[in-house]
Amino acid sequence: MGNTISTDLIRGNTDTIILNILRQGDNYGYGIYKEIIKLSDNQYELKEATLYTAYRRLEQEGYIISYWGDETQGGRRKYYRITELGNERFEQNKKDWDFAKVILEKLIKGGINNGK
Amino acid sequence: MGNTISTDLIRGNTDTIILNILRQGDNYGYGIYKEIIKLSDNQYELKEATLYTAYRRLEQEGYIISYWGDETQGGRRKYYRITELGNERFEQNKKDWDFAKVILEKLIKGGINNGK
DNA sequence: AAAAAGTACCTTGACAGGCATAGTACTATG
DNA sequence: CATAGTACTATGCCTGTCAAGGTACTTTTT
Repeated sequence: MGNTISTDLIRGNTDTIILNILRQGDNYGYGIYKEIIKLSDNQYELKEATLYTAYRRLEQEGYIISYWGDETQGGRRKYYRITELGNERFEQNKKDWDFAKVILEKLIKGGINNGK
Repeated sequence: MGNTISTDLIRGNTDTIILNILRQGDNYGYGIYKEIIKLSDNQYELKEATLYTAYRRLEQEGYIISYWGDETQGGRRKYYRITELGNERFEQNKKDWDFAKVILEKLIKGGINNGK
């Protein structure tokens, strides 16, 4: 996985990332894991431990619901579906993120001292 | 302070914010605190406890150095100056942030399912 | 003159998210 | 048949942020 992104730069976006993927359709834990790598063009990996923790959190808070798939072969898969509440959460998170970007732009954009 | 930004969305940028302010010139702890509020147009406040922790961390890592001001009146002020290493750190952090933004754009930009 | 608010520094302890590590169980591949 | 991949889960650590609290001085308000 190419560059290293400080995990703290992604922190706070994990839920949003998951919810966004589920907006495209139901998906299962490991599938979401793979999808994140793919969507980032192999440039970023959200660790499995992080994700499974997040799934539990999101379900407890009512943003997603889970159900077991009926695979007749291969490992069993636990699927997740985004709820209406989850959709609202996603929209809000996106707004928060846009707002945070504006603030951060003001705070870390290069000032007068550029070349130095 | 207007909107509430999830602290996790700013997390990881604190050091960069401080370094950026010090690039404009030496400043003291409380002054930096005030400057962040001002630069964000009163929209964001980094808590003092967070900042003082960060100053210590940055100094230990050699990104800033400190010295006491010689105020003849008013409370004593501890000033900070960015080091060469700190300047390099800032540039790198900025690059990391730009990269993270690109990745996040891919991961949370609204997909097909927009209106839904 | 006393009270309140502001400046300026600092410490401690709690919390939460991310992750390293480890483990189970099954399947596909060379 | 061993290795790598799929798929899920649990435990415990680390780190950054912040709430809460404290000290000491100065300025403003009443």
